[in-house]
Amino acid sequence: MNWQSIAFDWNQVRAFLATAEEGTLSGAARALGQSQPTLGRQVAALEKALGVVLFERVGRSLVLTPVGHDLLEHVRAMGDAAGRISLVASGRSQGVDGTVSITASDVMSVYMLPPIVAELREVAPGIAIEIVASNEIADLQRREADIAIRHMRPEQQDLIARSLGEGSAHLYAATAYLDRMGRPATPEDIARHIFVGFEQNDRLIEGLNEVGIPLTPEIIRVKSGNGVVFWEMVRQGIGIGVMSDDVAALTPGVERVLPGLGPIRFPIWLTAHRELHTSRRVRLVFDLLYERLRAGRPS
Amino acid sequence: MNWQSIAFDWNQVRAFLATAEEGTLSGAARALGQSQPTLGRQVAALEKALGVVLFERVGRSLVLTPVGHDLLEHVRAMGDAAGRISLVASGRSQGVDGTVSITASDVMSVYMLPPIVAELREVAPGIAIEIVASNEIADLQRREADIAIRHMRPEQQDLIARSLGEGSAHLYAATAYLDRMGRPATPEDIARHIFVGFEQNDRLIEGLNEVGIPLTPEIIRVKSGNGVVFWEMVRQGIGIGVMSDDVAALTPGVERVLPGLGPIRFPIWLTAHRELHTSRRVRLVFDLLYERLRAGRPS
DNA sequence: GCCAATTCATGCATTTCCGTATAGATCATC
DNA sequence: GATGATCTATACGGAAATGCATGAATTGGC
Repeated sequence: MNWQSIAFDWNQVRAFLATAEEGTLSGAARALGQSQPTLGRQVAALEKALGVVLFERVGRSLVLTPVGHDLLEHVRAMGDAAGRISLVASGRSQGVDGTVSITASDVMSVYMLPPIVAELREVAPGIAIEIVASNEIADLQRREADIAIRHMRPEQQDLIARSLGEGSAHLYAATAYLDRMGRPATPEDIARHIFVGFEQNDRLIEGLNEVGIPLTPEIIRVKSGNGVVFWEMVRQGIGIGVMSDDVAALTPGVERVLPGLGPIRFPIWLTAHRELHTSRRVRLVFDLLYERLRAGRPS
Repeated sequence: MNWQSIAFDWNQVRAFLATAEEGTLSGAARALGQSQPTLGRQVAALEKALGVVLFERVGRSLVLTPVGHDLLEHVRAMGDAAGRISLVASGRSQGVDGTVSITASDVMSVYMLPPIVAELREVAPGIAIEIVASNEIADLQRREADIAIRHMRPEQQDLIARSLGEGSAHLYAATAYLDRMGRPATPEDIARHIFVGFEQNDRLIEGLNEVGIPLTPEIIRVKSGNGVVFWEMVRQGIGIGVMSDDVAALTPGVERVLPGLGPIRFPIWLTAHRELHTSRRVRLVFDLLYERLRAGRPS
């Protein structure tokens, strides 16, 4: 290992990373919980230490130089590694052992959570995870779960809620079904198709009406209260159904119906007890869920 | 970006990295050019900040805990990223522009240097590279090249020489040749095979004799002073030849003859002027050559 | 079993770095 | 064009980290 080459101040790299990501020294200072003069000095010192100019001081804001842009890639890698260090250390830290229960819809439990749980198992082997897969909204107050993933903002004031942005859904059907029954070209064509329903998707039907699909609950001939069963019926070509794009993207053999139709948007919220939020164990799971479910989603 | 999670002291991570790699705090201090108490305090502070125990203090040395071992992987990634930052910054730094000439054997110039030169072009676009591919030993004193890759330690005292460890060579032949002529099972079988010679490989013949192959210069019927021509003849099945394992590994269609036979070892040295070693431009190329040619090689 | 060589831990003086306060500069808005 | 908001750069006092010197403990060799 060439120790001489990495003998510069690594904290100055973090200062550069935050400044480049946030756009301003002041913003970086707010993000890192430091002062603006400190960040400015650290970035200047890094420029001096590396012998390159990272930012062009134009007006009141900073613009990355080409060199700064090329360096940013590796600086991000350094920051990512720092994040993993923090994550693994948190998971192995003393006193996090115990059980964390997560409640989510059956669909999300089946299609979205497993890889996150796998990562959690690696990061924090001492934490046991219980998944409560249910479409009933569990009562966090009564400790039916520690963390809930819901599609509405909780009303109770003593719950901590953090928005995961908005999910999007479209109409989907199996390619085999569409090959057989024809692909609807206009919203009106939908009426002569078979719809697979999900018991609690009144709100989704409202959403469909909003985006211009004249759908009534009566048109649904096949339905299930279990979202996985519902989706399996769609996948096997029984009819058209509404599904979140995230899950649909994971399912081969299905395609969008009326792709031009605007998406049905729904909020996603991560919820936990306020007091539990001070538990390092729950905090760790909460933060990881936030990071992984937020990925690639507008916040 | 979750700035809170990377708000710990990154320099303490470097202290941990150096300590884990070097094995002792004192060694890490020597490597980083800091004092042993500083390193000790930084590692202790990192343990406190992350809430994990990294080292078990047993006797006078430190042993990684399981947590420390798992973290080391990500810490290394952070260090690698830091190294790349340093490398790219050095390459783009002011005042490195100019030409650096490297002399090496034709074989090494053709088979080993191109990818390194490609990386150098990316890292330091301002540096022009000249490769002097020759099996004559260039005279660095007379500025025939800035950096030389040689297979012997230079005698002159005013040259900076750095060992790249030992290379290894074996007998190789094209698979097609061996299919046709049969695979020798003992060193004695060699005598009835066709040998392709390299003009300046008297030392290699000595090496072959040392490892038990009764070879005399007379047995060589086909030879060339150009190493690339020599190797191409071997590759096309004309006969058996001696080649460095590094180059042979890059050549499909050739295989080792008498695989059990111990390797022929030869030293590899990187050489530059002492005064040129203070030039940042030459220094950069020298260090990159060292790192890349040393990779996977015993130092 | 003793001695020499290393290694890690601790006190103390000094240097360096950080945060607060403030000035200077720039952009948006009316 | 004036004003307010926001950003960067600089001065200064205080806090924190660093290096040196030293002590305690362990290992290896004779």
